[in-house]
Amino acid sequence: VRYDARVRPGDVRHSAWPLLARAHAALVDALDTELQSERGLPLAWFEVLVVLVQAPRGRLRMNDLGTALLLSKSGITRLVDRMEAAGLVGRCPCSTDRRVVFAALTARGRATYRSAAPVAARGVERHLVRHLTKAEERAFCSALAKLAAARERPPPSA
Amino acid sequence: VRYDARVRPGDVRHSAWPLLARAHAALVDALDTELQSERGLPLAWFEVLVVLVQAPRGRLRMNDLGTALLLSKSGITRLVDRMEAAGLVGRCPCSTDRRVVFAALTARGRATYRSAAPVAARGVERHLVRHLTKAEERAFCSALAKLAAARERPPPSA
DNA sequence: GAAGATTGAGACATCAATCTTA
DNA sequence: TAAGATTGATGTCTCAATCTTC
Repeated sequence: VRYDARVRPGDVRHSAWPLLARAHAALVDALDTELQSERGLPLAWFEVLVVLVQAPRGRLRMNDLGTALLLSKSGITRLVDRMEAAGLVGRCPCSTDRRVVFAALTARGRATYRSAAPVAARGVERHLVRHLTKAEERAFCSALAKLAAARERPPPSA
Repeated sequence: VRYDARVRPGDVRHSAWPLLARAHAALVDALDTELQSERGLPLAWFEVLVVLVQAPRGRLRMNDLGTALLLSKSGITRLVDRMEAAGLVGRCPCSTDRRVVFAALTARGRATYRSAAPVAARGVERHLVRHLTKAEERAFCSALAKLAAARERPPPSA
């Protein structure tokens, strides 16, 4: 992802894609390393905690959790398996639809979130926000939002 | 990676990180899907071809190739294994340092690159460039470059 | 039949250890 | 001893198939 040297003479535009890949990798690497070393928490686990903390009763259907985290159904099943084994989340049946399983924060999960959140916030500040001016940040977020939204297509009438 | 609802009342800044994650995922997904379906080529393979095409004699040391692609040593070994089995690259010994192995483009690798490059360029245009104005694009690339560079450790003059 | 969740099999990445050469 | 590359063991993701419930 480093063919940013010269894609073609006079084609500066397409350097955006390799840059995006490198910037993303740099952020993931930095955040995961800091969360792991300071709290023993993988970034993926932290992201689950963040989503659940913000959900209505600290719980979410497996399916919705997977969607929020950009994971497949089996992917979220296994991630919750591991976090359940670690005592950070639990599984609860749904009273109105017995096909549904909720992933729910445990007390320990909440405590872990509170402990890790400042580390993550500091990392975002250090490795992302700090490098941009206010104006850059606005433009940056605006551009990212467009790209992220572009893929959220109306699924073909399904 | 979707805790962009509200990280905290009055903290809009940190929405940049989840947006970056989603935008990156959207791009990777779109490019990989198009390259796979139209050329039967995984995005990771295409990236190897891009790097090699731009390298001096169409070849690069395994180590440098891995660095360019943000892969570990074992990661690049195995990726080249698969591409070698598919006939897209070959391995050549280095005449001056017998520890070194070069990964080199084959004729078929070059042909595959020429066939896939327009598909990739079109994808970048469609899924990235098209969504941004010139001004946005400049700001976007400038911001990304700063973030990507921030993690680039001082390469020990090697 | 379709939706939600899980399971089994396979693909691909990493770490640590190993082998060869400098 | 260190550098370059590979191998073995292991972890996590995906797809396809399955089970249960709507």
